[in-house]
Amino acid sequence: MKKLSILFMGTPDFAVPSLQALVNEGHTIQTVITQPDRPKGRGQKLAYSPVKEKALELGLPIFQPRRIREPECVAKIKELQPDLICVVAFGQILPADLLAIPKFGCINVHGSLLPAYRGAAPIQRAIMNGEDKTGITTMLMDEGLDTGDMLLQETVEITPEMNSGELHDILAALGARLLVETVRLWPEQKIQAIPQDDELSSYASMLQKEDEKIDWNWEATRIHNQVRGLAPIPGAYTIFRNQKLKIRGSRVIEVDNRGEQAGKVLELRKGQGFVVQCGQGSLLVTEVQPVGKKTMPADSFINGYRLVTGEILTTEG
RNA sequence: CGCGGGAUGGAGCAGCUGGUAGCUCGUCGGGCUCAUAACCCGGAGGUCGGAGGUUCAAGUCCUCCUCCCGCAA
Repeated sequence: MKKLSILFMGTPDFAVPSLQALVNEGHTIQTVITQPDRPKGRGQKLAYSPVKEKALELGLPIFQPRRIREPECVAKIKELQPDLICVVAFGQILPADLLAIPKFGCINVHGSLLPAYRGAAPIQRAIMNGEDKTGITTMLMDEGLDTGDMLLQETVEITPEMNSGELHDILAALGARLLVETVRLWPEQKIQAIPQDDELSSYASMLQKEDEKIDWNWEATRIHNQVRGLAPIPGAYTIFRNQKLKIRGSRVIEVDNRGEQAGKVLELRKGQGFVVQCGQGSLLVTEVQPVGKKTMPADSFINGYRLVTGEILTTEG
């Protein structure tokens, strides 16, 4: 098999398995490009991206341009003369003249079954929308946002209780595998690039703060999908005693609902959690996190906070 | 030095103006019961994050440190 000289671009955890896989495959990663170190978290400490951490571990050259689209950046990359550029969740738009540099193009790994869920948050959006499957698509990048011709695609089942964290890890691993396969087959012209049907496309917009608010007037399943779609981070929240309470785990359950007010705590279930009335159906909350506290089983929350039947969870404080 | 909350028996919480620690759950033993995650009785389990200070006396006041978490980025 031909070993290629590859430029890798990526930033978050999702991209790490792909980088590792390419290295394992014996390819030469001439440079890893990742987002600049940024002040992060409490105390504003400067943090490396997960991809940078991995690159350091692997002893690979690192390049962290502030803006990849600047001419000098593009020029620098051109000098490297990569055969191929692999992009996995890099976080910056690549300009056309950069896309044109490598002879085998720029291959991108995307966490959805394109043309569905193009965009920033395909994993979370798929779960939040209650999809029962999603997948990985590798594609040839063009100037649009996840609009390039598709190379390989593989489907993954989303089980009813799976959350975004779990799905993320599954897709990151699958993405790595599919990327390696794509990198092996594409340069030998063994893959037929398929254009996306824009008619069938959808967009997975970036998560907003608004997406994290639970509206108990929704039906139970929708709330459950929201909870697991946002778990473990950033988490969906409700307002309890005028404070944010993140709901980190839930289950839809069957309960006689006598048309109680949405958001009302209907029942405490020892060892399991508490049941909340939704617009339709009810939700068993199994794991929560009060402000300033660690995530805890709902049972512990009930004990410590003296939660009683009849208390109301709201959308606004 | 971005803002703020917190560190108390295995878990989650109380403990106001200082005088040797309490609640719910769990756990162990016993009882009731056809039975039970239900109920009753009893027990074990805490150097109150660490260091120093004030005081006759500190979980409870002062100083410093470590760690955890939410927000904002």
